[in-house]
Amino acid sequence: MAPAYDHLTVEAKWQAYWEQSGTFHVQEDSTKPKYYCLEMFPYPSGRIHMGHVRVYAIGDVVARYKTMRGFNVLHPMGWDAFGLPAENAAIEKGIHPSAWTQENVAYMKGQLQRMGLSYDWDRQVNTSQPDYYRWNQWIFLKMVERGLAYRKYSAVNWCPSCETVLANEQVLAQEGQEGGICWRCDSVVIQKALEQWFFRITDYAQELLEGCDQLTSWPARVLAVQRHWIGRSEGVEVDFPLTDSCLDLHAIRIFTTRPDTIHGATFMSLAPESPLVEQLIAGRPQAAAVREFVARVCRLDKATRTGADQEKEGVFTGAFAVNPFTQDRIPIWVANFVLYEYGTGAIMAVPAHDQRDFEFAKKYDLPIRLVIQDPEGRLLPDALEGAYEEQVQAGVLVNSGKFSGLSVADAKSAIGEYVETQGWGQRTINFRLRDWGISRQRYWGTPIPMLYCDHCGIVPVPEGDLPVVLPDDVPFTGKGGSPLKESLSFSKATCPTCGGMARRETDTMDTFVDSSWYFLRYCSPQDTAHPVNPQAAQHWMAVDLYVGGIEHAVLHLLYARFFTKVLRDLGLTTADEPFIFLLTQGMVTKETYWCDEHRWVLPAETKKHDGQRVCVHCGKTIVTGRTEKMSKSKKNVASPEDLCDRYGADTARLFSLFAAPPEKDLEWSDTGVEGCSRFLNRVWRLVQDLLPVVRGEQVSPNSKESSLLTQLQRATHQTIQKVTTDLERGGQFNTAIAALMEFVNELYKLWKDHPADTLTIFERAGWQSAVETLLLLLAPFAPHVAEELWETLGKQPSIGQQRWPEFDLALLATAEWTIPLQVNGKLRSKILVPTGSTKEEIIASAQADPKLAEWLQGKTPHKIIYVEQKLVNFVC
RNA sequence: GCCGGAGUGGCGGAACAGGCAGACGCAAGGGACUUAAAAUCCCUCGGCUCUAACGGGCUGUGCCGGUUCAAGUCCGGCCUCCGGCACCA
Repeated sequence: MAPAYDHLTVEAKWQAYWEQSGTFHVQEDSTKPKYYCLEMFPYPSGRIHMGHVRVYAIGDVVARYKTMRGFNVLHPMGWDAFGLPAENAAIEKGIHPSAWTQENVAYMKGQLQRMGLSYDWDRQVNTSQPDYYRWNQWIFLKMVERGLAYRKYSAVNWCPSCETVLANEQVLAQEGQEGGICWRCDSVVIQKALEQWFFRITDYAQELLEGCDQLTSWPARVLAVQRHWIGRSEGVEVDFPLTDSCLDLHAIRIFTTRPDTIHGATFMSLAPESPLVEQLIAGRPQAAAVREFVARVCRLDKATRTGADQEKEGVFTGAFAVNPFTQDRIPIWVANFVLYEYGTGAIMAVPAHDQRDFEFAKKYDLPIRLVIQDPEGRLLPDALEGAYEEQVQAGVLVNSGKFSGLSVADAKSAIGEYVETQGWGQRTINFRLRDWGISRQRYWGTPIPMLYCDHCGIVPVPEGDLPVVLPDDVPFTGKGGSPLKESLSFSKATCPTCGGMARRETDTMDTFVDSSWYFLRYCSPQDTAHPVNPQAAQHWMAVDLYVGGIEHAVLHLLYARFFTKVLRDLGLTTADEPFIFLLTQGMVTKETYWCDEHRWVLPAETKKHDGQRVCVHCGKTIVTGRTEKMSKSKKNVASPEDLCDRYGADTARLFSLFAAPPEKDLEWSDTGVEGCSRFLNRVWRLVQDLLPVVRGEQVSPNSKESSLLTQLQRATHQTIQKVTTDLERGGQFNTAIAALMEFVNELYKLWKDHPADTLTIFERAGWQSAVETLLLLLAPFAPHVAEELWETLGKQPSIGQQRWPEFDLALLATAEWTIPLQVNGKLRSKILVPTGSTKEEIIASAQADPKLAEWLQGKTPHKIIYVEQKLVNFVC
């Protein structure tokens, strides 16, 4: 009696085997082509969820497949271990963030091992360990040396009660009030200028933008978002002289992408934050009103402040400038929609050709001057209902002095050039991309390795003193402020330059820094001289496949690109781009159950009543059918652990790959999981049942059915072809698995139609090859079952070390071709012709087909379309 | 508003590069085995329609039009849904 499939025993057995044999341990092997397969490392939040199962299953299939294809595969895993939840746990439960994190890492590592993932755990990195974050500090110092890290004042959302900086997401909107409140304490959030550390990512803006063109294997939408985020604009900076100088200020410089409209500039607007405002209004009667306005606008949190639905508002400064092109005296305003950080923080306002300026001009009754006329000349300056800005391609300049009559495109370059020759300014390029502020007033992050000395100013920690280690004597009160400030042992230091007293920087780095280069660390995780060993990077970089969530489309993926270029310029890697193929997988969703009384409920809290699903608590009708991202609050989570207990990791992996293509959302279905479990059981039984035949124990007498062998071979090689091309084509795992299912169905059919005792020895060779091939093809998807059955066949482990089967085109050929016959493009009949029939033979057989003849009765085809081996179409 | 993406059975989804629409799986229905259940195996399964039956016919991939011998696929114009960005001068 063949043993039943017991997933718990089988999976434990092979996981232990892989670990003991070091199956997934990898070293640089220059005799093979390399393949670097990477999935985004997790934050150790406590336990893994279905989203993790899905990403890691995808990566694991590819890593195992590439190994079987003979590649030297790097497939590492680690922990993005710094971050706020650890600190919150410390505040709420009194556990030290380090202990909390380590516990989670240990637990989650066990969970990942239960998934049977082929990681080289010897390369594990943990960003919260000094041997990792010291390199964050090292890179930071190098960036300081190169001017890529610097300190500046910047406006932040600040909660005065918690004494902390808040991210935009932590500022909550409040009914009936402008501005937001703190998510934790409900205090009104204010804007505060803080001195913080920045990375000069803008130095790489152009290269990051151009690099997008090289990333041909990234999803279009990720590239679109990145390009937009970088946001390159070509334009002109122009000085508008003041009519009377204010203090040392003689002119205001603006940036515009529409120099062609400059004759239509009838006023100017400054950003409220601009220091020029104070210079302009000093001593003027308008000063008080302007200051009041500026204060009101600057109080708003960032999100409200820059929201597009914010009404346009402003105030007149009392000062005037001169439009250098028209010599008109134009008023200078302060406007809430002008951004201080973009361009020069000042704009020329052209109400006729910019919708924002138009609304502003209407509201404050400022002049509107038409300088672009549409091709038909229909625009009347006094009757404009909105700015004429859309049809820039076709417009022609009017009221623009010697530039009148030019097209918009010609005027742009002519006026830009004129500005330069007159010395009024120059053509320039602006990016939306801002420098990356990395200071965080947190404990659980990388300490910024800088010192403040009363004598010497800002002094870097000498490289030899790294790492600057996080101290343990820090109280977690949740009161706010930077926790490191409370540690005396930490903040007191000696100045390396003068030997005097110095104060340590108590801010830590944004955790995005940690994840910006971890993929390089995996190349040489033990290296003690550099963040990454250049030879190791030379061997492994770039990452061939990177799998992760679309939510990282900008920040992480842009920062990682930036860091790769910085580390390249430091001579540590030669890679320009970190990730060649990017696969962004969709969310895992599940159906929800909503009761108006009890909100989200579990399926078990509902019952069927008169054909309606109702709540067991209150009897109200349950709203079903809505699928949402799995979350505890919506009570629609499925637990990977339960799944491994009930069905096994192989089934969990298989379902998460089969139910949807990787980039789409995956709707979890318990019955769908059962379907995958059934499939693995079918494979199990098939191998067990065929075992005597495959081993040759059961010798059957003489059957001449050699067509059976052909059939088996064809099915086998078709499946190899399908699975291989699906995997090569960027991971169509769902259809690859479907092909395996079809293959198993086919094998069962052949098996039932041809019971064992009729098989010849010759045919057995076919069965053996078919069964072995099935297991080899299944191995990347369901590795435990594949290993076990491979052993059952009497083979040596590990199946993952075997060569991937090759398909033979000759064996794919069928004895006959089925040729569909069409009349006027409609399918009317099908004929069977011998393989290799010529066009003439096929058409002749077609014309002999009685069904076709009926359709052609009384008609003479005036054209016969023949598509080789595909179809024949008779056109009448 | 701008930028992406998607609309195919009851459902998740197939269809390489214009060539047999609906692979594979789920659900549903019917049957076999069984004392029974589970498990397993077999059959049916887009809609309308003709036939006693075998087997046919028409129609069908969001909508309208076009190209083509042939369109889920290509082109033009819409509609709907989802996601992202959102005053960047």
